[in-house]
Parts: sequence; C-alpha cells; structure tokens
Amino acid sequence: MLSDVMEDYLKAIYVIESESGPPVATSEIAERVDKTAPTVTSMLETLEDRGMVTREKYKGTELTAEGRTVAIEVIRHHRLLETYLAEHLDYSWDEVHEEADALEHHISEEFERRVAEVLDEPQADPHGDPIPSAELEPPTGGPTVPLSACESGDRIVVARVSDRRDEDLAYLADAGITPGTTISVRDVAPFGMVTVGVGDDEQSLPESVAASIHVTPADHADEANADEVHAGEADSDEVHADEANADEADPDATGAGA
Amino acid sequence: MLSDVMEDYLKAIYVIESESGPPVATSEIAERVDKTAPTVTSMLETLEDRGMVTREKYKGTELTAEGRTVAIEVIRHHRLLETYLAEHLDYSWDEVHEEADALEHHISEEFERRVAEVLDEPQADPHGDPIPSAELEPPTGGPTVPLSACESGDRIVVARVSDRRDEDLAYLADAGITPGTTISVRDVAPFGMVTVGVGDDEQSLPESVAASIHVTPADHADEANADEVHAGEADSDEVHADEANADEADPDATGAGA
DNA sequence: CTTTTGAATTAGACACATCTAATTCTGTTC
DNA sequence: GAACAGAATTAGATGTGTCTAATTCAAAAG
Ligand SMILES: [Mn+2]
Ligand SMILES: [Mn+2]
Ligand SMILES: [Mn+2]
Ligand SMILES: [Mn+2]
Repeated sequence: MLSDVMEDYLKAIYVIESESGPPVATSEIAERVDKTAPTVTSMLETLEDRGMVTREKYKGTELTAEGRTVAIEVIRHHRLLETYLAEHLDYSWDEVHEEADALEHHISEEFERRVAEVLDEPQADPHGDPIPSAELEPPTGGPTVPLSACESGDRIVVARVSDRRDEDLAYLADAGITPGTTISVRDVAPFGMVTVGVGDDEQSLPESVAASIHVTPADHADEANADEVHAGEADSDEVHADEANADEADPDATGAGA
Repeated sequence: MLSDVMEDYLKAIYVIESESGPPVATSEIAERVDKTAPTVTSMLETLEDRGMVTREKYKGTELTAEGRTVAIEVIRHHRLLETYLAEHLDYSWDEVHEEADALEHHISEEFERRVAEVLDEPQADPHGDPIPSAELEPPTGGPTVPLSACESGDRIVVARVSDRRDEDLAYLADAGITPGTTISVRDVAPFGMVTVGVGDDEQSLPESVAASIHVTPADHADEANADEVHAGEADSDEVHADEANADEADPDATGAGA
C-alpha cells in the first residue's frame, strides 16, 4: 500500500502541522526527514496522487483526512512500541525511540492490538507523549508550557520531554528529570539558561534543553512524591491526569513529537 | 548495509543448501522468494559483488562464510521472534510465522539480546526448529525422519513441523499435533496417506502434510505425557533433548525451514 | 556426435526514491 | 513597481529491485 518511506513523510507532515499549523513548507519537511528539497517535492507529488495530501504549488502542503489517519496510526505504533520496550524489555526511556522508529512500519494490526492489550491501553509513552487511541482520533495531550517559559519560583511537574535528541534524553534521565517528576524553578538567567531543583539536587539547563521539556504547574497534592525521580517508570496515567489543569495553551499541546 | 530483500535471498539460499546441499539452482531460489528467474540472476550478481555468494554461470550458487553468517543471523531473529510472540504476546504457534517474517530484518542487535534474555536463550522455536546461538554457528537439530517415512506401528514424538504453509499448521494445531506430542502410526496407505493415533483420537494425513512433520522414535519414558497435546506450549528444550537419539539421518536435520 | 529441451542469462524496460544543477516563482526590499 | 533573495520546482541522472521477451547454454536423449 504505502511504503515505509511514505509513512515517514506523513508522520513528519503531521508533526509540523501540529506544531505550526498548515500549510507545511517543503523545506520544513526536508529537514525532518533529512532529504533534499527536490526529493521532498517529488514525494509530495506521489502522496498527492495517492490522496494523502493536498498542495498548492510554491505555497505548501496539507494532510488530507486519510493522510492524517495514516500519520496517527504510525504514531500510535511508535508510542505503543516505545512503551512496550520500556515496560517489558527493560529499555530505558532514552533508548526506546530508535528501535520504535525501525519497527513502527512493520508490525501488523494484530501485533498492535496484542501489545496494547498487555499494556492495558496505555495513555502516554515513556516521554509523556499521548498515545492515539485504536480509533485513531488525533491525540490531545493536556495543555503544557515549555520549561523555558517558566519563571523563578514556579513549582511544576514534567509532562513531556521531546524525544528528538538522544544525548539530551540520556542527560536528563541521569539528572532525574523524567515525565512525572516534580521540580522547582530556581532561576532563569539571560539567554534562557534555567536552573531547577530536582529532589535535593540542582541542575542548570541550556535554553535549547529547557525548551524541549514541557511542564504543568504542580498540584500541591503531588509534592509528597517529588522524589519519585528515578528511571522511566513514572505512571503515565498520572502524568496526563495532572496535565488537565494547566493554565496556558501551548502550540505543541497535541504532543506531536513522534 | 544489506537490504531486507537481500537478507531474504540469503535466507532462502541457506535453507536450500541445508536441504539439498550446494550448489543452489537459480530456479529453486526463485521459487522460494517468489520472484522470476531473471530477477534472481541479477540479485545473485549483486550478492556476489558484496561477497555473500560465489557462483558459476549456468551452474549454481553457494553461500560464502559471510553470507552464511548473515543467513543464520536472520534465522536467529526469526525464531527468537516466533518464540517471543508465542510466549509473551499470546500468539498461537500457527500465527507467528508471518509476523516474524516482517520483523526479522528490522530489530536491532540490542532487541535480539533482550528478547533472548527474557526467553532465557531458548533452544527451539514453536515449530520445533532449533534457534541458532548468539555466536551464529550453524544450528543443528538432532536427526529426525519425516512422518511420511514411518511405518505402521511406530511410536514417535513430533520434533518439528514445517512452518511453510499456514493452513496445514492451523489444521495440525487443531488436531493436537505439535512439537513434543507423542503419536503412534496406525497405518500407511498407498500414495503415502498416514493414519496416526494422537491421544484418543485418530487422524489421517495426506502425504504432503506427513512429509512436513519430522519425528523421532518415542522414548518409552515419554509415554506418560502423551496427552500433553494442547496449544503450542510444549517445552522446546525437552523436544530437542528427545531428538538426540534418533536412528536415521535426515537431509533436513539442520532445521533450515525459516 | 548431434539434437533437443529446459534452465539460465542477457536485453530492455519500468517504478521508486534519491541526488545535484538549473530554472522559476513569491514575497520583500528599495 | 523593479530588483533581489530565498524557496520551490523542473531537469536530468543514478541505484535498486523488479518484470517480460529474446537469447544462450548445458545436460540428456537420441
Ligand atoms: Mn495499526
Ligand atoms: Mn516517544
Ligand atoms: Mn542479530
Ligand atoms: Mn518457525
């Protein structure tokens, strides 16, 4: 039907649409899928022929309903796999992404069902990203704000951490900053360097890292288990329960990062 | 490095070599991988360039040591996956093959290690085929004979069942004929129809099916658990312990069926 | 030996996914 | 409103994996 390469393009377009809205620029897609612009143009023509996208020449591209469904399906596969690898095959949360990327195009619907069943229909993956339902409606994480937008004194819970750059993830895992962790913002320096307290430790994070951590205000009820900081074991359900009452909307709130 | 298609060719060549010895005919490969002969010729040239096979024009093809290692690696992936699917994701033994075929090219070495670890380095897959070790030495199942070569009155244990044709597998699963099952040969009719007793039931199997069931003589010690016939749950270790003392060599004894 | 015949290879084509280089378009700047 | 800069597309090429049709070969039969 669709090749795995096509699925990757659709996933990329979906993520970009979620972050900045349609129409999506060719160059943006090219950057995500790591291909040249002419390559992307020609693939977009193919995807248009297949009814997956609509486009206006020199303007941009938009997913059709069908293309969006395919993208969501791939994202569901990806996040179920990440969750399964973490919970049943002893992967740490910073190792799951690559393996899931390789497998997401190759599992059967049966496999998807069985994994979802043994995991008991999980709501979020190890990075805190919401897992689309089997019905493939667009997943909506609750509203969150980037840590880089927080102010000194804020007490917050980590909702999601972008799974894009591996070395950041390993660093954060080591620092104990994982979805579900409660942390407090100590200082926001010029150029966005954020200093946070996590448990008894203190960490300074460059702006680029702080921007990839999405948080919600801490419920006071949560402060008791603020030291539940180790490993990628935070209860995903709780994470998203917490997210329900954040104060500010966030363009990335759909949790589109694959 | 090598594409998944190339891996499939190498696996096919390995299986044919195991069954009938090198050199392997182009047409044999074509049949296994379901491609035309010219397609196979051109792929064999590619594989020769990559050092995976040697060939003599118009004569046949042979795996190099490197090509053999790749094939064994793919087979290890396949059989580990089959075993994992059966034991941890509730697949029945007649459902595992297709899923494993799709995933075998896409799992990482890390995934392989972790699956092997949670399964505790299994020795055989759900069809009774031996799983190559992590060191990728050619696996050797013990000697077995096809059921079609047995005689009336023989009392035997099912060692392996070819995983090539799905509908046969489902039928045999239903009839309770799985690796580890002890059965007795009641009658061998003309044209190879074999009638066997399994538990209290009696089954007649056409020659083609009987030929795909490989057996060893029953140890008398085993007759106690002759009714351990349900589901794909027979203990694989026992199966291959049993195989160690069969009487006749079998060209397919390497268990090459993927 | 020569002929036959079936298998294997060569020839030529096509679809897909990719690239670099050249061209064209759009939106912004003067 | 003309010129420019940057983005997107077109043009043209490459590698891979596949096919059908035509040709060549080798092993078996005479
Ligand atoms: Mn699915
Ligand atoms: Mn993720
Ligand atoms: Mn391996
Ligand atoms: Mn098998």
